[in-house]
Amino acid sequence: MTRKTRTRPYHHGDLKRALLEASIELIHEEGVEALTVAEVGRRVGVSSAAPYKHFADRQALLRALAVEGNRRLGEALVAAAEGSTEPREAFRLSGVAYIRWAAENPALHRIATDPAHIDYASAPPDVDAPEALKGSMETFWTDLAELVRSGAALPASHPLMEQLRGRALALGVASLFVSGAFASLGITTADAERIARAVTGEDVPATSRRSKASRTHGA
Amino acid sequence: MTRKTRTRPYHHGDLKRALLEASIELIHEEGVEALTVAEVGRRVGVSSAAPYKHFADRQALLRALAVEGNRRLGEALVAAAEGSTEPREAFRLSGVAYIRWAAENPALHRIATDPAHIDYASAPPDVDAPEALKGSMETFWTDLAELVRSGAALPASHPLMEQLRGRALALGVASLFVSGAFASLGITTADAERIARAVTGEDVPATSRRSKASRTHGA
DNA sequence: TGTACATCAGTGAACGCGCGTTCACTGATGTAC
DNA sequence: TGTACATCAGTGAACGCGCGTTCACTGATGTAC
Repeated sequence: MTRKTRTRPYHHGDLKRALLEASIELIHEEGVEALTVAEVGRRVGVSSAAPYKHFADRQALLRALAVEGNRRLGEALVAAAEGSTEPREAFRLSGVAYIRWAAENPALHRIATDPAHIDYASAPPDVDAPEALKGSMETFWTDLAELVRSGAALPASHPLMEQLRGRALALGVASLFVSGAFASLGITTADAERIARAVTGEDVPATSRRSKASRTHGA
Repeated sequence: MTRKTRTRPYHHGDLKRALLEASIELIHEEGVEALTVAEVGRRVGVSSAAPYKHFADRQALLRALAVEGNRRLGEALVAAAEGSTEPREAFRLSGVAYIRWAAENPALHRIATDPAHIDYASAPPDVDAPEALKGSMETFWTDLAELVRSGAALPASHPLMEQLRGRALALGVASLFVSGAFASLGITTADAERIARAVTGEDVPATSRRSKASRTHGA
């Protein structure tokens, strides 16, 4: 056993990346509250002071997580929206993807959508939106804010209201997964896809394999 | 200045209630994270150990807050639903009320809807629902969970899906207020009513008094 | 009506804990010559 | 190709802090007789 090769090298190589990934794992396993600088260091096998060489303070780490989370979420939305060239359907598909992504990454979703870490008014994350999602999509939040603050009439069918409806619907269902409300009812991440499709207006067929799943969580 | 009458009496009278109310004020002003047993005691003018005479531990205080929050929220929903005898409209009105209540009580909403403190599968808070809200309303969450877990088909028009849509929509819009996303865009609690009405399908007229509000927050 | 006493709601001092953060340091790396 | 040195990414010990919680206590209240 040559010691030299077994021992961790003094320099990590890409500690910053490793810290981010360990943070994501950590919050995924134990929730956002469990995210402490010390614990993240521990997980990577580094001293509790080491992270400060890459992040000014705890807040900076959270900000970096928010950016990373938004990047990943953005990618998922764009990938889903590419499933259709018809704008409305592309929008719906991205809504389904939003719900699924949030259900699968509840803790990261929480950080990524917390305005304490990210600025809703600024430009969206740096991912290339497909044609079907272009347009008002990118300035949606600021356009909406302007409309609302202007005091103008808000027709129920106003394009911005339609879009807000779609986004709020996805956010609402996503929140039920993220908060753990669905989990406490025995509804799991595996159900996210079906619920998302049905709630966005698709008729979802019965599950193929005989589902005794209803048994596992009481009547 | 008679000392006796000026000094706070040794016994508080209704410290439990006072602690709950101070807690609600505290989270309203400084957020859920600021809720510490010591600070609540401080606000009421009592030692930091006193609260433990009424709540076994911090968690018990949070649970009591969740119960109180749900009671208040339930009352608001019921009161709003009484605005119509037509079930769909009553449901819509309660959605508007939900959004407004959440916008006005963001911190309490957060605690009240956190399944760490409250059980979604159990009966809803103890408020008398008006006729228009009776029926599946009360068993909605468990009915929905059963349907989803059964693996049965989920038609987009299934009554439980329709209702989930409505609830998720309200929750989504509420979340935008609660999280501070709207606030960071300059959309305030005062706008909650209009947004809620428009998003639930009502055509909202322009604000009567000339709104220079759009000026206060940039272009 | 008066007194003894059990009960209970508060006090205030103290504790252990884990956190975020700082600090002087040291090992490793890369670059100038 | 070899050496001196600046730079930087880590270490590990230490700190101050505020928290949740416990404890022995004491002041006030209500009740039995």
